[in-house]
Amino acid sequence: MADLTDPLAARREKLARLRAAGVDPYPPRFSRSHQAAEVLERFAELEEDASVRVAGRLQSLRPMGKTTFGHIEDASGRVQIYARRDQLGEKGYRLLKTIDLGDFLGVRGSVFRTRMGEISIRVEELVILAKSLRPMPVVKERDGERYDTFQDREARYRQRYLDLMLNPETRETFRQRSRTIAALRRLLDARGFLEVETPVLQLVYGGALARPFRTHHNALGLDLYLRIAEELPLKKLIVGGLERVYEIGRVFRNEGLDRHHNPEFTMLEFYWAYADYRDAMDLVEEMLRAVAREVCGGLEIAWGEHQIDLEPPFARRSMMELIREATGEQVLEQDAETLRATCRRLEAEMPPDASRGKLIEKIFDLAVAPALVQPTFVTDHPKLVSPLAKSHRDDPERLVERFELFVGGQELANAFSELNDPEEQRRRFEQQGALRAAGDEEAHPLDEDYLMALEHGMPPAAGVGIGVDRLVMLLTGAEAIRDVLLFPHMRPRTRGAAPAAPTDRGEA
RNA sequence: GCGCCAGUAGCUCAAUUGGCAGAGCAACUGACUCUUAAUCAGUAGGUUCGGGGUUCGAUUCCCUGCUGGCGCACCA
Repeated sequence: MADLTDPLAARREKLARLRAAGVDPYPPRFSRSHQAAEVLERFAELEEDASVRVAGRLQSLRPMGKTTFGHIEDASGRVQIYARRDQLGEKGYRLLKTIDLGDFLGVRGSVFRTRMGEISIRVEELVILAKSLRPMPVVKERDGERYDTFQDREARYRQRYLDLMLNPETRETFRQRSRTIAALRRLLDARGFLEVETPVLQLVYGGALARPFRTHHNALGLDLYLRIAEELPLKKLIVGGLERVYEIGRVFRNEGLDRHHNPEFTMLEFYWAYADYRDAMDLVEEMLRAVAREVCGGLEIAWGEHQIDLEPPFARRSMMELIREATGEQVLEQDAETLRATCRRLEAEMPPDASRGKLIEKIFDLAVAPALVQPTFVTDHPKLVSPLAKSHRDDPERLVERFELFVGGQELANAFSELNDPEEQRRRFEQQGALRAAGDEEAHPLDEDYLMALEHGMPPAAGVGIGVDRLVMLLTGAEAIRDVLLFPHMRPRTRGAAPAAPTDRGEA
């Protein structure tokens, strides 16, 4: 005899009882006439009407002898069910004894309002649609107040399905994420951009300054990299004449993880022939406006204690000017030693091989970026850290035509007038090679295949990359990237030496 | 990778100076035909994260490992 105080054993025993009674605990389908929310919304026309058929997960159960109340929940919401023995019959009512919280049920019955005023379904037929064998955490609710909520962060990330079934705000966050991406796609489509897909597995990675993941192709006996950006293949499409292309895809960077970083994340990149980085700023402003309207219903967004205003136009400030205002330093004129000293003053010890460009970026990150709460385009970066950007029309020796959009102290977008001079591109790659030789593991590798494409001629073009996860964080007020990723990267769970399946509540 | 903090029943959390490991919810049994954190009576449930040490005695003190959270560093 199974120990019935063990919830797992108790549920398996009920499952066996159902099967013994000839009930299929996992029937193939159930046809619904209404969603839960519809029953509530259309109560006036449904009341005491024929029958509605609703299905969902059982979220609460209150048996009271010959009467039982409960709530079933579907994607639209939850509705109360009311079962009576005299209505269901002896046999039908006994089925309730084999039901647990978390089971999927289908009910048929009439809609009415209880004495306490809650719109409910008087159950005339009850069907088990899927027996649940593990107890889910129980969240109770009264007068809108929720008790014993499921808040353990680790469990929420590792078992997102529990988070989704128990926390409505989690469901809302991911709906907002989906709406954000849909809105971006709609806007680009409307502007004549073509959505494309480019390879994730690459022989030479590129398009950003970052360390890659490595993988291996067995049949070809070939080591490959997972892409760190979408950039280079997309620009080959510009060479090919597609003129306006974009990709929303996963990129992979082999770096540490924290509140703002996951090893794989979603990047939107678009490339726009015959436009420059200033045109791109206009379009990015419009994209943020469209997305904020769609997802937040307005252009004012709460961000911690601040209100962020996404009404265009955004501030456009040169990086060097911002650094000068914050530190008094004319960094563009200074040598590496002076820059390193400034870093030290800002409490960052930089590696001895760090280039001037990296040092300037660091100074910016420490002294300027955190204060950029309202949307700000930071423009005109040092050439050394921007190997794919076109030299600046006003200062071609030292600067490039580039912007990064900062909102809430975070970088949301990175863009430039694309470098389309193949000879200069080769020299920039070679310069990166020198940085790499000096120990910079993030320096951009030389890509002959890309250079060949450029030699065929690429029209002037603007290119933009937007960190979709961070955009969603901004729009949803999430403070960690994990809160906007359905399945954030987690260390594997191990028990002792042997790798084990993820632990689950109720596991012996 | 470094620093700080945490890990006790399925869940949320207690446990005095180092002295019998507890409560609520969930589970199980019973009562209850308009309840809603249903209520009432009862039952069961523990490798106190793993390993080692100190001690007559360790949830508690020490060492070590694992996992997580937060911060720093790197990156977007």
